[in-house]
Amino acid sequence: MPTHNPDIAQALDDVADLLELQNANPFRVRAYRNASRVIRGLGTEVSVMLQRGDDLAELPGIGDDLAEKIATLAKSGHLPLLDRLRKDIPAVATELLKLPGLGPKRVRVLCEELDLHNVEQLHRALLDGRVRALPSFGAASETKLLHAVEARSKAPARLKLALAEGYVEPLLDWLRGAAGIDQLIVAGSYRRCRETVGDIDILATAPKGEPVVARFTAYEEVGRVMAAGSTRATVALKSGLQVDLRVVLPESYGAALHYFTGSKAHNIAIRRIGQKRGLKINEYGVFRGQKRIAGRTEKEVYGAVDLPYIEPELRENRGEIEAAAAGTLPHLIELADLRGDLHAHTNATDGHETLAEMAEAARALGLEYLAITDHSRHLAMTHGLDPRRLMRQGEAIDRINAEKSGITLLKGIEVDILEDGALDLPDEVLGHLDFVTGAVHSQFGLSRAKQTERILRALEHPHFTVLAHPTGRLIEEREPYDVDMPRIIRAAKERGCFLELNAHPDRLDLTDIHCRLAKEEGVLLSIGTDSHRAQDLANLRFGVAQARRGWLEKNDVLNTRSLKALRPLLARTMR
DNA sequence: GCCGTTTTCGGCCCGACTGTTTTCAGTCG
Repeated sequence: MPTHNPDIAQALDDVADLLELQNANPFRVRAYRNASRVIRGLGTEVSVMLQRGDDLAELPGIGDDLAEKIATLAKSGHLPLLDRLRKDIPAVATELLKLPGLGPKRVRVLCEELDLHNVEQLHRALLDGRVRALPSFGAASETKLLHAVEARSKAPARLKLALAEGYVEPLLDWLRGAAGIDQLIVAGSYRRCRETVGDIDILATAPKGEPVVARFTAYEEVGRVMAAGSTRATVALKSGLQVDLRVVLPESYGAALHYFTGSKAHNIAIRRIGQKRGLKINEYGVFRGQKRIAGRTEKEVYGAVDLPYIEPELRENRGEIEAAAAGTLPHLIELADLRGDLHAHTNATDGHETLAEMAEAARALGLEYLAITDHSRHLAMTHGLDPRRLMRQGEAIDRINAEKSGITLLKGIEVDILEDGALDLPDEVLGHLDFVTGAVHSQFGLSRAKQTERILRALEHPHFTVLAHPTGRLIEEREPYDVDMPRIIRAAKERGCFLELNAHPDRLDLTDIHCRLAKEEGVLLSIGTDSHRAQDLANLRFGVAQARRGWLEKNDVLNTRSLKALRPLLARTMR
């Protein structure tokens, strides 16, 4: 059975960890990490690429050796090198590597000197004072490690972007009170709008760093100061969220923002380009010898290596640098491009507001249209609609539309895709709607083959328009169900259907990678909020952020169309 | 392990902070 890309990427990462513990050449370690990132970012399964005869060694950073290892992994799920490393290196070493403050060198010292087999044994050794006696360890290391070991089980997972906002805004307000502070911005994965963030990176400009660092560490939500120097500091908030602060002079703002926004892989690639041109790029600027030639803005930094500005959401070293050099960067979609929302619920099922209230909220946001897509009867726990209630809802929509209040409601349904791929309402009922979005809400555990067939059959239905939350995942809570997404994307293209990019911050389903694949295949995406309350309509911005990470432009998104242009697109499948 | 407009060998991004091995290695981002 072929192995899927995330598993291949994980195996490569495991090799990198273990090689690191063996004190291998750091550049060899990097090659494995880089390969892992590249495989994770592929839209196509490696097994499919192999079947059609693609040469993996043409992928960036992957040479003949890694190509062969990746092919072995794809075909067999195993890698002899990995098996060998696992035999030679105790499993506890990999676990210790994850503790903050421990790198490969000190993990080796611990394992060899203390004969550790699990983290509990380290805990006891710390309490007995045996660790502080080891070379390269001392009293301070003991304290930090004790904290790390005891906190490891309750360490917060990565935080969803929307939740991170709640911590960031008050902290920024507090920092604005620091003496001499000028610019203040959040960089890192937060600025790149990744769906989750591991920590928060804040950049400030000021003539002197010390007062800003002092203000930062004095914030009332700070639980622990992990490091504090004259220009940077790291704290853990009481919630466990880690926050890094960096302070630079105003003339370095652009260089520092670029450096601090990442991703690391993007930065390394940019610096290498600079290096080839005899430039040194660091967080203070772009330098030729001692002379600073750029750095006040990010645009200057890119300009120094003859590239146009690259939007933060693209900075993952997944081809954006090559596209920038070739002048083919996408013109990314913006929130203002959206004209409507094609996924919303009302209190007829599990929403909280009436039709009229949802219509008014959408109008207030400046939307031209809103599709009402309540659940169908199979989803009994939501009081899903049967044909009679759906028809009554349609009449109510007609009455609201007749008022011509500036918003048009579309008659839709989020119809359940049943286990065999049939839809939960009769054809003649679906045929009376403006729009049918279908979704899987049950039997998440079907095999990949069955789940894929189920959805493909639903797409074949003559009234099917949009596949809602295509993988069913809940970020950090529920894995996506196992489906062959490239196949579904191709089927949507053949059938004239659309896929949803569900904008709910718990879902963001599709992923950036699948968005990009859909774009390449020519399938339009519908950014839908799946609103269950009026306030959820504002989640459109999270969908747009994800769309931008997926390289989507205005024309790649269905609901950037005016109502007039939208209707024929929806009608195309309503035959 | 990868890669090539100085190179098929010899490089590989760059700097801050910490603790401890009193001059810098380890770790992190």
